Amino acid sequence: MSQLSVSEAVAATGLSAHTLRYYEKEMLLYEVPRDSGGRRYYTLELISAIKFISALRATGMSIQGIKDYIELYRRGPDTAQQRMALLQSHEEQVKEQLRETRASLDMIRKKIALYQTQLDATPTVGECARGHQHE
Amino acid sequence: MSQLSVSEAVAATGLSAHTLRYYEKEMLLYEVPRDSGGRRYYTLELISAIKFISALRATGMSIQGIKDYIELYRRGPDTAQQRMALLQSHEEQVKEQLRETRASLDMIRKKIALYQTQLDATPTVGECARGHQHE
DNA sequence: ATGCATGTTAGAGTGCGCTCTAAGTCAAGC
DNA sequence: GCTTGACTTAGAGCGCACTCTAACATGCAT
Repeated sequence: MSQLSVSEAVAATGLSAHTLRYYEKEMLLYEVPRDSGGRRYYTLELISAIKFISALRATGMSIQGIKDYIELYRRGPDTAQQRMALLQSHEEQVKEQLRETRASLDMIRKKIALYQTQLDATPTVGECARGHQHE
Repeated sequence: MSQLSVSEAVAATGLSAHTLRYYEKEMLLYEVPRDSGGRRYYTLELISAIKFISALRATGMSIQGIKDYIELYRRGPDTAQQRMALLQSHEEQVKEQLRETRASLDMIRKKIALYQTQLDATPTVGECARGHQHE
């Protein structure tokens, strides 16, 4: 139970087996252990690493960015400072991206509100047959 | 001033001239007028349409999704209801995506906090003698 | 008239992040 | 032994949204 097969890892992480292999090939995961038959299995440490990587992806960090972070990891504990700085910098970018998304969402909501007042003004189909054309 | 050249439209919208042409080819923009020499110019209506399209893109709507919306527009005022429904559905998706991003960001923040306590607990050699400098 | 910036076109190319294919291996159950 | 299903590999393919190329046209300033 502390070692998951591929299909269990798929269930646990929400990623596909293809994607897990792809991440491994891209050096996002290293030292993924194998059983006697050469099949991968995933330790709980690996599973949490994968979940963290998914969080980085979900917030828009590129594969290359994650690769850089993992590479620092691989280099040992001396790089903790740099890893933290990398995450903090990413956090700022995500916050900025959230601001942008909210601003764009506001614009969309205004459009929706416009439709609502418009549709209120034209309650029945037959009535105002003429003329709303506009942007 | 109510008709912008390509380069002015680029400045006004933040998109590249390439992207403006691409959007036009993809039917996101229609009836872009031309001057006597065959050069495009952009009316203010067009500019606001482009800005709205950018807001949809910035919130993750696909080109195809925007195309569907624009196609409803092109079909006339009877489609207002459907257009609003489309935008509302998109709004829900964006809200969900914002939730996901915030959840992932929380995870990243926890990792950052972990680094902070770790680095506090193992100060580097040089830091021991003198005081900590933090920001 | 010449040079240069700014525009035009069709179509090819790019980068990203997967996603799939094909052929093969292995272990378990019938 | 045979089948099934979960796995393995290298490498090809895909969808998206641009992004760029090359060759050409136009309009303005010197």
